Amino acid sequence: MLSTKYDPSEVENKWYHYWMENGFFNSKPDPNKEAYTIVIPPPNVTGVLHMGHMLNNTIQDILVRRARMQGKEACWIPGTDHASIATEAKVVAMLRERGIKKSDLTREEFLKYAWEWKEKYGGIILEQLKKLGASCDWSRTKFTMDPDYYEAVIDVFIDQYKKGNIYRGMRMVNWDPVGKTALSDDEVIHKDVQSKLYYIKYAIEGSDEFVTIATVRPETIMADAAICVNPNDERYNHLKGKKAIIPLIDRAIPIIEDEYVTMDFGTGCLKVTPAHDMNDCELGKKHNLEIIDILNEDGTLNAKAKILVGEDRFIARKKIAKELEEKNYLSKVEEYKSSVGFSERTDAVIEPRFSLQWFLKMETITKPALEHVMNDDIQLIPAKFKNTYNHWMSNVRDWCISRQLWWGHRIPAWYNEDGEIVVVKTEAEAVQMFKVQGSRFENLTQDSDVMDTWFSSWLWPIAVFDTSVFKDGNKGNADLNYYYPTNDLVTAPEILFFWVARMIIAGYEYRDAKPFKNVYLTGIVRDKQGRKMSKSLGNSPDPLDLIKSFGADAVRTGMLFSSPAGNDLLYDEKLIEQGRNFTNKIWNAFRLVKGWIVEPLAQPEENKIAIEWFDAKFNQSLVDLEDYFTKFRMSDALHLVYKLIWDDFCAWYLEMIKPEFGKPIDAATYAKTIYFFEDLLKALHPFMPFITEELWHELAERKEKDCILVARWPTPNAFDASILEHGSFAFELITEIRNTRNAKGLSPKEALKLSVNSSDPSLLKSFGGVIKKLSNLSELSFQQGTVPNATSFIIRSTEFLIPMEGKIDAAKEREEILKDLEYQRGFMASVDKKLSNEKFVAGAPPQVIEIERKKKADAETKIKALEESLARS
RNA sequence: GGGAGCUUAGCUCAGCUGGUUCAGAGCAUCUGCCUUACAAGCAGAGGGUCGGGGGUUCGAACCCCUCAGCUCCCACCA
Repeated sequence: MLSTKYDPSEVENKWYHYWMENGFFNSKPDPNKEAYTIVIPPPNVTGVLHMGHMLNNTIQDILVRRARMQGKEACWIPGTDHASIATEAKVVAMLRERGIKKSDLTREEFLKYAWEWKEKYGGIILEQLKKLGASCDWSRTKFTMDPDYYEAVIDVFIDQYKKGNIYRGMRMVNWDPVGKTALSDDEVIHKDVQSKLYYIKYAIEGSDEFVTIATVRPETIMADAAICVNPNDERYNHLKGKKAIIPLIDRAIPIIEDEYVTMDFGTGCLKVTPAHDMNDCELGKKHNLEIIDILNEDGTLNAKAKILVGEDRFIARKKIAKELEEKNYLSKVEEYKSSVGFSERTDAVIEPRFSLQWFLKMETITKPALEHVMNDDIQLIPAKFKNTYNHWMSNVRDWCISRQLWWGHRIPAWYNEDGEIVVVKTEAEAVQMFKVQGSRFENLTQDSDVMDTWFSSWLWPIAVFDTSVFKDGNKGNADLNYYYPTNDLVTAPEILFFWVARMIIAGYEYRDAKPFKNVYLTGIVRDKQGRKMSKSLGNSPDPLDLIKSFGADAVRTGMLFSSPAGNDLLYDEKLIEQGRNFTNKIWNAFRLVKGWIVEPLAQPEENKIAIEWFDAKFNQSLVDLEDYFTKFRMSDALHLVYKLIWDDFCAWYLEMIKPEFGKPIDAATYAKTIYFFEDLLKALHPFMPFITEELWHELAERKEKDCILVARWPTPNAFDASILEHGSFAFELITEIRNTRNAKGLSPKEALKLSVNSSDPSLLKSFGGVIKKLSNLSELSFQQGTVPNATSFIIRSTEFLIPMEGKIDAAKEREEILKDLEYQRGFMASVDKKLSNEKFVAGAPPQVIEIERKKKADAETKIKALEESLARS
């Protein structure tokens, strides 16, 4: 005896193994089939699965499974990203716990630890994806630091260098004092922070006057190179050309003029600190000011600061403020809200820092990438992201690609003792190059920096297939030519610029073709209160726990019940429960059908009509389903299948054909029902792969390898839409009868008689039997005129009467009729008003007027019927 | 500071080019049912001036203006 509850745990393991053993997920180029390809957004190699991954990968799996069933050569490439800064930070933390400091290790020693860590934890996230049911081609799993991938990244660096797109230079960069590395602009997150604006007095050299500036960073006054005022600011005419003395360290700096200074902000005087502020740096360049860098790479003050050497910048800020106050240099302090940059990875406050870095010129390389998104060669879903993309691509600055880290692709630049540079792959080649140039070639050193993570992952859609294609003249292997461009990319909008845009750039640069056709941007998974899920808040459930208690099918559908593209998803366990309940519903529908005794009986009329109706319903739904899929409306697609199964199949169809307890069902109906069930399972398979596979095998004997995941995707057939119309009329009637029962407190077990106030028995088409069965009628008759002691209702201009024979309160009944009558008369008046409006009749299209006329006619019928029943009550 | 978007039932959201798919879905709520597929269920029901105000139109959730609130992205005003 099968349990009334569906238990996913065994089923899910069983089928995932079966699929794997039979190589169903593996793909190879097949010229007779259309390729359908998705590359996974490679998760951080040390990451663990979170709810965002769940959503994201569920959507990818749905797309891939559907394509596979459509007979396409479906290929979903999995893999992981080395995530240089994030992983390095984790390894450093791990070492610290073991009492090892990174600074005590050589690069080689550190990398050995890092690789050990990667080998140990690097596969976890992929194993977790398997629990979700992800149908990736695991034989193609790729890692951005696989030896061949590593080499590809180096090749690209060298290639871009040769093309003159990569250069090295002293620039202001975003410095992460915790990660001790430069960051790209995109890795900096600006947040509004409540801080203080300090008004500091600088003495004017050779006078007892002072000039007051406002700053949020008093700890940088020791790095000041000038005071700047606006040349148009007459308040400061007397100061122009003079010098000011920096308090506490008594260094004199010039007072310069520049229109950059806003006169009405602060005091109209600006301290210029070229080493520690992006704008000041520009100003410094313009006015040829000295750059005095008073900070160490970890954010502590260095010897050039002269005072508070070794103190952290934020402690120094407080101490200096205090000292300024004590010595009377601080005129006031205001509360001030300012925007502060934070490191995306370490959350440290970013320090603008002047340093030597490698850059990739973005101006020309981004052109095709912008153009092909704007003209929809590549589609962003939802399309609103086009604007954002356009804005970013049109204003992008050169990309700082060097990082002062060890974990990553090391920059292939070699320096000789004279500081000359060559960019080649190996030291041997470097020696050769220097020799050819006639330069010194002894004691070469390699640049110690690695590249930005995104400088490797931007090659992902190409490099997962072919890592040698970045070398000159290589046309690409068979895989690359077959699978590229890939079809859909599913990822979070957060990395639209980090990653998506750059893949597009690389695609045109190295393949002269887009990397994918569609980019589906999922929302962010948040908790019920709308807060982002995070470890520190502890509001993120462990996806594996959810899978364990609800099953992967339930979690997948739960995630998808409410997740429109581009909108955030407010996670609620209720949704997962709903998914679980759905699996249970399907399971019980299966139990019902499975329990039937089948005999070669004559097919009852109501079964015939039920089959005809469901067939039409199913085909109509498939049309809509296709439409949803092409528009990437995944939630809608799921809802449609959900309702098709729950409401149309279970609540209507199965109830229509269900034999009385213990009685057999006719073989023809049974066969057709199994067929419907199979089709429904197919349509559901991409969403719920496991239960559908299980029931596929339970519904019928299957040959070896006859699995639903490779079954033919159902396509809509022609159908007679009129039956749906008749069906919905019948269902409306059934609902109304049940409602009447409910309202009058009659038991469902008590059979009722229904009289249709019409002489036309074809009114209900062939649904008569169905109506009797589903609303428990002992009699269904057609006769014009009244029925004594009956309660009545009107559906689509026809009156239906149920004799009550004293079962109900006549006075109450009368009251209800009066109420209804009043409403109908009001309604009629409003329609009348509309129809007598000449402008409406003249302006509105004929079909709209026709509708209004029909409304009026219906209302008239109803009023008449109501009046009649009032008269006889 | 610039840009994008949102505001529809208690909650989460659908509503494509203004008029029959126009006020919807799911969840929650209420009522009645342990009816031999399923109480993780069945059968019903209630609930919204479509953020406020104004306008265009015969007709507005939808178009325009305006006000308010929220969210996100981008941006170096100390």
